[in-house]
Amino acid sequence: MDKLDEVIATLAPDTLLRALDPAQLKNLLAKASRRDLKPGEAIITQGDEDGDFAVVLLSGGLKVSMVSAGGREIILSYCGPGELVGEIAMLDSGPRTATVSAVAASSVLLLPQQAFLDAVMANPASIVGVMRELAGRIRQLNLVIESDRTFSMAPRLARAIVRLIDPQQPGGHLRYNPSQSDLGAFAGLARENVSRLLSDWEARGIVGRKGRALVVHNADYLQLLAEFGDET
Amino acid sequence: MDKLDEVIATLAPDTLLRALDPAQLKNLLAKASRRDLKPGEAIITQGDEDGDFAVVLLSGGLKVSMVSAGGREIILSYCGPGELVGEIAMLDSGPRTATVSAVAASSVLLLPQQAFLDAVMANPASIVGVMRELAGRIRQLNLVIESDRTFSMAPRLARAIVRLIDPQQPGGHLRYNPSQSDLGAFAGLARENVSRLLSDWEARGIVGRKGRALVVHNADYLQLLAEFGDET
DNA sequence: CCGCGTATGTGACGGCCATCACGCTTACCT
DNA sequence: AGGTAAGCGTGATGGCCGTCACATACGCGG
Repeated sequence: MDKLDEVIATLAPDTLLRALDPAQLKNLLAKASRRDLKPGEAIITQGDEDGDFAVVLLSGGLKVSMVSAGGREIILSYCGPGELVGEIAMLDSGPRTATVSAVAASSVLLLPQQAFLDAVMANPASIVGVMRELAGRIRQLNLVIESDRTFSMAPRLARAIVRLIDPQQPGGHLRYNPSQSDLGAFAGLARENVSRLLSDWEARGIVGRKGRALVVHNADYLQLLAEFGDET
Repeated sequence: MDKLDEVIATLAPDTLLRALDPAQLKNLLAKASRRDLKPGEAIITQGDEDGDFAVVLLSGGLKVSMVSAGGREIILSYCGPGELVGEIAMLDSGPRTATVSAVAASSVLLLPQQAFLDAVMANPASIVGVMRELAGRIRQLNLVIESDRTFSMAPRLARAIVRLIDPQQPGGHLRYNPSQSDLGAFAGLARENVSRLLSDWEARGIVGRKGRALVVHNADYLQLLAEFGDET
C-alpha cells in the first residue's frame, strides 16, 4: 500500500513509533483502523478503561487535557499530524488519565495494543529505541516540574507558546490558534494574566496579532525566557 | 551465588528490574560492581555525561536532587534499599539531570548499560514489563504536575511526608529523618512554612515528635489531604 | 561548663497572581 | 442588520506564601 508509506513519512520524528523499523511499522499500521473526528469530539475520555489502543493523528489537531481536583482544566499538550497519543494507557493497560479531543476536523488511526506489542517483540533491537523515547519523555516531565516550581508567570507562558510554534512554517506562526483561556490552561495561569502579558509583549514587539491569530516575532526571546526565567 | 538471591529478594516491587525474569536478573547482577558510600557522598552528579550505568541501592539511603535555575535545591525523591536510580540516563545515554547522594552510609551496585540491554533483548517478553514500568512512571509524573499546579502548601507537604512513610515499619515512622529544609525542598515550599504547618499538625494530633524525628499519627488524614487537597 | 554552629519557631511585610467585576470587541447565526 | 454568545482588556481587591528578621533550642567539641 502506498498510502501507508505516506503516513510513515509524516510521522513525527520524536514519536515512539519511529523506534520501529519501517517494515514492522507498515505491518503495524495495516492493522490500525481509521476514524474521523469533528471539532470538539473526544476520542479518549479521562477515566475510561479502554486502554487497549493508542492514536496516531493523520490530519487536523488534538488537545490532551485533564480536569484537576479543583474543577479546572489543565491542557497537557497539543498534537499535530504524525504524533502519537494515548500510548501510556496502551502500554500499561491502566485507566485513561486524560481526555483527548479534536481541536479541528481530524482523522486518526487507532493502533491496537496487541499489534504494537507484537511489532516490538518481533524485533528486539527496536526495544532500545522505544525505551529511549520513554526515558526522554520522563526527562522532559522532570524539567516541567522543575520549571513549574521555580518560574513565574512570564516564563511559563513563554514556554507554552514556544511549544506551539510550528516548526514547519517560518515566520513564527503557531500550529494551532488557542484562545487566551486555552493558553492559560496550557501554561497554568489565569486567563486575565495571559491577556496582560500578551499586551505587554505586543507593545515590546515580541509578539504580534494577525487578526485573531498570535504571531511570534522574537522567538529567541521567548525561548530564553522559557529556559532561564526572568532573572538573567 | 547465594548473595545475589538475597539482593533479588530485597528488590523494590515497582522497580524496572522486576520486569526481568529471575534467571536474567541474576545474570545481570553478576556483572554489576559494588561500591560503598559515606554519608553525603555523591555517586551521580548533575551534568555528568557518564550515563552508562544505573545504581541499585543495597543498604542505606539515597537522595535524588537537582539545582534549579534560581539556585534552589529541589529534591526529587528519596530511595531505600532495593530501589533503582539513574535508569533514565542509562536508557537514553543522555546527561545526568540530577545528583544522587547518600543520606547515610550506603552500599550500591553499579549496573552497566550494556548488561541491562543484553538482558532485555535476550527475553523479548520482558520488554512488556519494562515498558509498563516506564509508562507507570510517566503517569506518576503527570499526577505530580497536576497537583503542583492546583494544590496549596498543606497538601503538598502532606504528599511529601506520605512518600517518606516507611511501609515496612508500623507506627508511622519515616524511612529517613529529613530536616525541615529538606522537607521544604522535597515538597516545594519554604522552610518557615514547613515549620508552621508541622506545629499546626502537631497541635491537632496528626503528627508527633520523638526527639528530633517526625512521627505520623494520622496517616489517613495526610493521605486524603495529599490526594484531594484541602477543599472537601 | 561554655561557646558556636546548625536546626527550629514566629512575627511582620510585601509581591505575585487568582479572583471578581464590568465594559468592549468580534464572530456568527438567521 | 441586529442580537447573542464567546472572547478580550483592565482595574480593584485579597489571599497565599516567600522573604527577612530575630529569638530560641539543641548538639558537640574543647
